[in-house]
Amino acid sequence: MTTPAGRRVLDTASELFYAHGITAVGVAGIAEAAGVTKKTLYDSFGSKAALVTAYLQRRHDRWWAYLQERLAVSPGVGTVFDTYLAHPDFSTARGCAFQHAAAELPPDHPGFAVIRAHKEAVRGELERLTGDPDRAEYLFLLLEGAVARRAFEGTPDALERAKALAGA
Amino acid sequence: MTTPAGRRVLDTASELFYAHGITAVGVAGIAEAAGVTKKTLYDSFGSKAALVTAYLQRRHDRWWAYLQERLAVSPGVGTVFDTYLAHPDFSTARGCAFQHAAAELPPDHPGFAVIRAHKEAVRGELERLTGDPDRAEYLFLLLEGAVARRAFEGTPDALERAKALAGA
DNA sequence: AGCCTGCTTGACCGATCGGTATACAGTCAA
DNA sequence: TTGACTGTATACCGATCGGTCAAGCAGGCT
Repeated sequence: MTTPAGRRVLDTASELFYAHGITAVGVAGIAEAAGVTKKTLYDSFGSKAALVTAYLQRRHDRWWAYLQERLAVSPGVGTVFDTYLAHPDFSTARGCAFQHAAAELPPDHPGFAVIRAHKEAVRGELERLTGDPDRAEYLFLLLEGAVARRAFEGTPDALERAKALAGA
Repeated sequence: MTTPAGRRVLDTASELFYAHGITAVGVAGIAEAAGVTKKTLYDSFGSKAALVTAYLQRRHDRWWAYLQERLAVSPGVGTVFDTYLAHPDFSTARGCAFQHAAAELPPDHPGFAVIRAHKEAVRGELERLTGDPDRAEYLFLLLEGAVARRAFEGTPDALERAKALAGA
């Protein structure tokens, strides 16, 4: 999975999964777009489910690292909202990859645990930042709502507005 | 589409689409589960995209009618939150069908317009109830967030909490 | 009668699904 | 030099995808 070809597969799969959905994207298409054989894909990941899980896990890891980076510079709830807008590594124009994945994957899919862990991590971070579980819950709902809007709205306005509300 | 067989198709498709996702459910499976031939399905709806659109449209129509019914009895923002919990006609245990559909469908899918219209209708209703666009926006984000949580959480607690927050 | 509609059975289309198999070439370390 | 590792190409597996087609049968309409 750490071989060059494996990395290319994961990069390509990540783009395609996010852009078109997980079920709609086939392994053959991923392999072809990555310039790799299906054999190599299966040597690296073993199954589509494992590839999907790796996609979600890495997406969380990268986003989380970026969040911590930004929080170190300017700690505060607003930074969490901003990070959803500013992540340079991948587009968020279609909304939250984890919300989308939760819509597609059955609850027993190995990737579903990654989704739950990601959301709980974000909520936990808000709790850590505010020191108030109730307020964290409130901010989390606001954040989820704003991110959900991005899925059917073209503009990130909702996130800006949510951030403003979070300040109040 | 108003024939008995057509209705059975739409009923069955609605259950399957909501339970397993749109892309993951095939027309052959729908037809079989409805006790109907693929021919009949295509005579009634013409294409899978049209069937998906009909599914979303009817889901909106029914939910909307139910919401208006309940608002007539007890007008207020809290009723909108409750209606997400109480709709008897279909399960909401997996979260919002429209959020899920938005995750799966390409933006140019005919069903996508139904999604946008539904969400805008809900937001508009909140605006009508509050008479305050900013507060409506805030409540809508809270509602979307709470409903999104249902997709990866087993319990409807988030909706209860969101309703409590909406009162404050 | 005759015809139209609603629905059936069942076969068929090309394409794609996730996944496996065989065979071969290059690179690197022991 | 001999492997093990990483990768290629290609063909294959059974199943399913969305969609179409030919033929036939029931019941209600005029």
